Amino acid sequence: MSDPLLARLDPPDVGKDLTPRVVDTFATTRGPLGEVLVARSAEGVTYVRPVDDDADHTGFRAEYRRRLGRPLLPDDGPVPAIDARTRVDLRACSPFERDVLDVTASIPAGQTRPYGWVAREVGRPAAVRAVGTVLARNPVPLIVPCHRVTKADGSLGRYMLGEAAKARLLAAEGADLGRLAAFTTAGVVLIGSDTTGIACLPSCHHARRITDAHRVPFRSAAAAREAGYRGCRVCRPGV
DNA sequence: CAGACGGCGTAAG
DNA sequence: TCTTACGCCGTCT
Repeated sequence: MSDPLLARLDPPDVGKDLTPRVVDTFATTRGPLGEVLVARSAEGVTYVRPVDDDADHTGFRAEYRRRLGRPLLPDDGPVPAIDARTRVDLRACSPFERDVLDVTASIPAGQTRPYGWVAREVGRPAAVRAVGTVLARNPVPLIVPCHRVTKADGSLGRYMLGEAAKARLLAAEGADLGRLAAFTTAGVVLIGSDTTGIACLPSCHHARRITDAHRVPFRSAAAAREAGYRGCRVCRPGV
């Protein structure tokens, strides 16, 4: 009985609620920005989108079928909460897409990282634009926090639900958008501490602890490097 | 299979 | 400083 398919189809509580094990199902629930449609397989949440106007959600289901290749049935059962702990099922994604989503999921709440940072973290430093493409199609927004990925200059950049939504989500997580915007305006991309010789991304937990007297702004990773700084091991700014 | 298409980055003007 | 042009690269058609 080691066959994984049989194992999935023959759990101890067969008969109670078989449907979700055989087909993917969806329901509506409340997310941080309002009502969302949440689809899931037996493995986890597969797809999240804001509710559409259509009562049957035919558009959502058609899109699901096109992208996931499986039909989707309504389910009134309990819906998993939409947060960072929600188990997701990304089997429909390519390895590159999974890597991008995994790295994105590692960005702490209230912090931001550039698209280029994600590209570097997945080992494809030149695939910056492809990272954007992946995140634009993120199957599980709000769970995998693609709203925490910004442009290299710290400006928010685009978001599948609109840039305003991106700002709202970040603000709700405690990001100091005014502070980040000030750095962007000043062309500051990295913050160093002249006591440690370490440079951080502006939203890094450690960058926030540098006192005014010791804060050294940098306009590029190269500038920080030339000044003899090394990159923070936590936010890995690529210095 | 070739070509188009992007939630980007950055040099150049 | 602010635009614009162009390179980059994984997907989709």
